[in-house]
Amino acid sequence: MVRAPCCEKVGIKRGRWTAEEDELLLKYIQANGEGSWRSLPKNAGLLRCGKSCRLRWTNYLRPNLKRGKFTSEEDETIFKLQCSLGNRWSLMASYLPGRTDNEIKNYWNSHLRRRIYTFGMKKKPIKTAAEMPNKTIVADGLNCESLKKRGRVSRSKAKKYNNNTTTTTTAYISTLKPKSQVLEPVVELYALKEIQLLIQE
DNA sequence: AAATCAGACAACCGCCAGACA
DNA sequence: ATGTCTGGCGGTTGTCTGATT
Repeated sequence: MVRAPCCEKVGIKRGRWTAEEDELLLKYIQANGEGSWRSLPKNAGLLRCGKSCRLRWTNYLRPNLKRGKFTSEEDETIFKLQCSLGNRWSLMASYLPGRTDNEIKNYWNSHLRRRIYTFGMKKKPIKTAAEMPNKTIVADGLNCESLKKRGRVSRSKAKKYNNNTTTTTTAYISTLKPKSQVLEPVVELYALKEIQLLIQE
């Protein structure tokens, strides 16, 4: 079965949203409410795909969204949720009021995963420069010189590493000071939800 | 000063599941 | 029971900005 595309690709504007487009979308939803994303662009006078409108609304225009830097408590919550839930961003977002799944996902990929990654690197036995013929320090099969350069984890290496971060994430969390017990009830609540779903099935 | 590169984040894509006709 | 539509999700890519060489 061939799926129909969510919208016609021709004549559809892509890329960054302008303030005018935001205003059109905002006004339309305020007047008509959410939903019917497929027909919304036409009705709102937008040359956008319905999916694009929904994403823009849920991630940036929706009221009560918390913008700005993540707090250390949010960091800790994300670490722990990632450890227990994996990459279930939307579920994680439900535990972080005002944050969207996209925001959490981006934050994890660009900030937190890197922190764990460098933590993991520190835990590995590192050969000294003298032991290496080309004076390149190697740990975990990766070339540290590239990291030392500006501390970046390349997308491909990070992706490779991300496949096996749970153990390192757990180890990293254990180093965090127990400044809050915020997550225990959260994890318990999640476990309870899972059990309830199993019972319903 | 220009070129290059990494960081940050916005947006898109494909897939899936549920609702509905 | 089956096909189609729609919304939602996670992975990935695009793009802008600032730092570094």
